Amino acid sequence: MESSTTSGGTSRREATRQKLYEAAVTLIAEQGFSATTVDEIAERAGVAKGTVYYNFASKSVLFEELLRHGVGLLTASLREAAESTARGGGSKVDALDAMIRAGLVFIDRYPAFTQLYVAELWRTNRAWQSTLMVVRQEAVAVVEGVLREGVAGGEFSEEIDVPLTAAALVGMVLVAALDWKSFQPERSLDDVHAALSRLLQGRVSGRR
Amino acid sequence: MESSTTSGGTSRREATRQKLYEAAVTLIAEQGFSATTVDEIAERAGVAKGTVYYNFASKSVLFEELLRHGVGLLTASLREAAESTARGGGSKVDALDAMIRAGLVFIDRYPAFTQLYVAELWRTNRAWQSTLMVVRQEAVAVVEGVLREGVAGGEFSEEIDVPLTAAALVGMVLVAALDWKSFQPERSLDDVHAALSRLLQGRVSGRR
DNA sequence: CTTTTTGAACTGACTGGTCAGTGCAAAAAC
DNA sequence: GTTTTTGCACTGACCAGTCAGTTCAAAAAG
Repeated sequence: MESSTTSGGTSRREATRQKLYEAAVTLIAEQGFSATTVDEIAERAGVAKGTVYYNFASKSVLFEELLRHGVGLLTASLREAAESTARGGGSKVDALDAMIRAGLVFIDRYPAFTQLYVAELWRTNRAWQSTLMVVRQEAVAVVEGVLREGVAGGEFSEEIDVPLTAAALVGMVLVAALDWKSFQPERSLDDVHAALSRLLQGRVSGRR
Repeated sequence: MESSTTSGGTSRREATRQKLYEAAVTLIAEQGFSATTVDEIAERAGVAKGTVYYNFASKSVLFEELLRHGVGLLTASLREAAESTARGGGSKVDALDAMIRAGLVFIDRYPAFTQLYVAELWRTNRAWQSTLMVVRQEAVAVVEGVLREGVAGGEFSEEIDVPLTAAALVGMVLVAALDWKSFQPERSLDDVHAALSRLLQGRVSGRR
């Protein structure tokens, strides 16, 4: 009998892994990797501890695969946003704006993953450091790409520092969104998006 | 023997506490709170384990006081930056710019503390949650204050969302600076500051 | 004499990881 | 069509190691 569950995951095994991801992501976001026990993850996922080790080689491996899984979703979403404005013949600012929205949508849907990711990104000497770097670069590269195209097309100043500006834009969205979810969760996404758009387009200090 | 070190600390006890702060901040930044052992902290600080517990009630308390200590330095620095431009009769954009620089200087000097702070800020259900919130608000309030004054004085649009814009600005500096220290540490502070200034003043998408 | 530090031994709770065994649905055998 | 076998997915008690925190006598510092 084929399990009639939702997303792509077919086998029973895949469903279990998904449950483990979901359990792990919230617990680790709240408490951090080291403070989260495998027993907790298993309990929250509703499986036995042995099942965790049947599906993942170790606690670290579970975490690494979770990172890959999550950032994969984000990267795909950013690319989609950038491309859809390109198809419509929009400017690069429009593309950036669409990516800001995509970032907000992602954080809105997966706040725990975002928390966890930010908390680990700048650590050093950790086992999954290289994984983290790879996935980070995949995501930031999308933003950098749009900036470079904008410079090439004359839309952006040639003086801008592409990697640094990309990092700053990502940071702007990241921190604003985390603050939104943490401290003003009642606000709408459109609202937050509008505020960030304004900042992006320099309409903060501009008079009219 | 009086240690001829820098900051205010007078008594012998204070010097020991300072050593413990310094040891703890780097270790926790690298590994996280839970993964860092008290034995490690004592060893790195060059004191006996008993000394840690003579000076701090617990590992958590040591960490909380470390947080207060660190953010206190940052807040003072931000306030100083904002006030010094105000004395010179500068605009509010100048004040923001000076605060961006102050933030960069702080992160340049205490990168480990910044890492650790970011890693903990959006967590939930942790013992030091309230401490974290208090010190966060102290720092962000300085930025918000400048934005409000700018709106009141007609320099900034009345449409801006003060808390959210403040968070976004902080995020911009934070992430750009952490990326700088992590991935391009050879760049100069002035360089990074210039790139962020440009972004702040909307001279990215602006043609000229 | 008082304050602070030392250092090593100890405890008790907790944790990552293991492994022999269970359940069960589909395939194979008859 | 009934019985037997297979092997994947899962279970949960168990183990060996780790760590925060305690204790305390004695030494160093002032």
